Amino acid sequence: MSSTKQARRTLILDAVIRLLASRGLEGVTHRAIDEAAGLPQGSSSYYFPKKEPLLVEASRHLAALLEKDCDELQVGFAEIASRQGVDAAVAYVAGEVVSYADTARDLFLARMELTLAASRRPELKDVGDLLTAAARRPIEFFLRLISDGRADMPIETCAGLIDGISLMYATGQGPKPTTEQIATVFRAVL
Amino acid sequence: MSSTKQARRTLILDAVIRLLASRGLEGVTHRAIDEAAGLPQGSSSYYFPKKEPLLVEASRHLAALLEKDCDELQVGFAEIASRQGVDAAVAYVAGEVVSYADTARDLFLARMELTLAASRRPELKDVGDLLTAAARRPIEFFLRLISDGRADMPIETCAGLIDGISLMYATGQGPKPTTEQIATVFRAVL
DNA sequence: TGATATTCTCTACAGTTGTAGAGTTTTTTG
DNA sequence: CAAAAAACTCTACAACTGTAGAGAATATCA
Repeated sequence: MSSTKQARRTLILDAVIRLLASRGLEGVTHRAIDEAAGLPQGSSSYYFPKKEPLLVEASRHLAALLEKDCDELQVGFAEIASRQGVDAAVAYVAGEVVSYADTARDLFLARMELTLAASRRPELKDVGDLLTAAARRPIEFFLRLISDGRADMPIETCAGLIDGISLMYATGQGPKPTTEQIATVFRAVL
Repeated sequence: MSSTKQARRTLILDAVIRLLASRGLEGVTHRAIDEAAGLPQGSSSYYFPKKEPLLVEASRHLAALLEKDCDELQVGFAEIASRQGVDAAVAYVAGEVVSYADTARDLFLARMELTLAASRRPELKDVGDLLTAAARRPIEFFLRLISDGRADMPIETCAGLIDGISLMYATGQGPKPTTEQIATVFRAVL
């Protein structure tokens, strides 16, 4: 596949994610995608003729973006740890994890939309699992940092907590999550 | 308004909630509602000619159902408290709150759909707030029970935790919430 | 370069949607 | 019981959807 072709596919999948966040699943139409991506009408229909595979690819793309952010988080941790010490680095990770629904609002809301859609459509089940796994990675990383090698980390509880307060914040139904808020809970469950 | 008219409106709004849970916002169409409600084609169009007011009314109806369940929860608490003591009654409330996404799956998922929709559509903002308030009532009640009159209850944290793990469970992305799981966190934040 | 293959854009179409209102049935009223 | 009103059901229609494929533009290659 040529690089320009790949670039256009990425433009389209990015547009799908923006649309999922701004207009929900019902706002994701081929014509809306073309407009949001700044491409001629028919482009998204050409690259993704059927809608279901388009949503599958968009989910994979979103999962890859989440994984990438997690990789960068871990690199950032290593850099800060070497320069300012482990405590500062742990605080950095905590801050990033807690504010992710803010700094990556579209990715977070698109994941919520796709997770809900995946629970209804069997053909999206697999990519739904993929999204959850990708979203839990940074939380698992953070838990590993502060758990001193414990094996029974309550990842479900911590991930649920962060998803829940993030969702309420992202939908305007709750205050911005803080590290202090999370720290209490994380310390308690470890 | 006659009682049969009110009964049909309720049939329709109940059908909307079921459709929101089973097919999402995009699955809520006038024709689908008529079928789900077991009414002749055109019924939902007659009672709710425009879709936006229909969603507003469905949100109000859902909020009322949540409030009703909360009332019953409080009645149940009082009954158990008088018969088996306060500890048993508190345990009962904890169990009900934690398993609500299971026992009232449709109500929970419909609220998630509507909360997401409300964050995108200004005309749904108010009913979105209404839904959040109704959903938080039982949690606030439970917190009051176990907080010994403290004023600074972390309702946001606890509500976020329950919404988050409930959402992951309801979408098949996490295990069933347990009272033990929640108890640790609640004790910690109080 | 000229021909051929590829890549893309545009148009068309059947199905579905929200919505309006015509037509029918039921209820109320005199 | 007849007539008027109300309640309801059905049909129609413009707008929008997913999708297919015709047509144009671009790239590849002899």
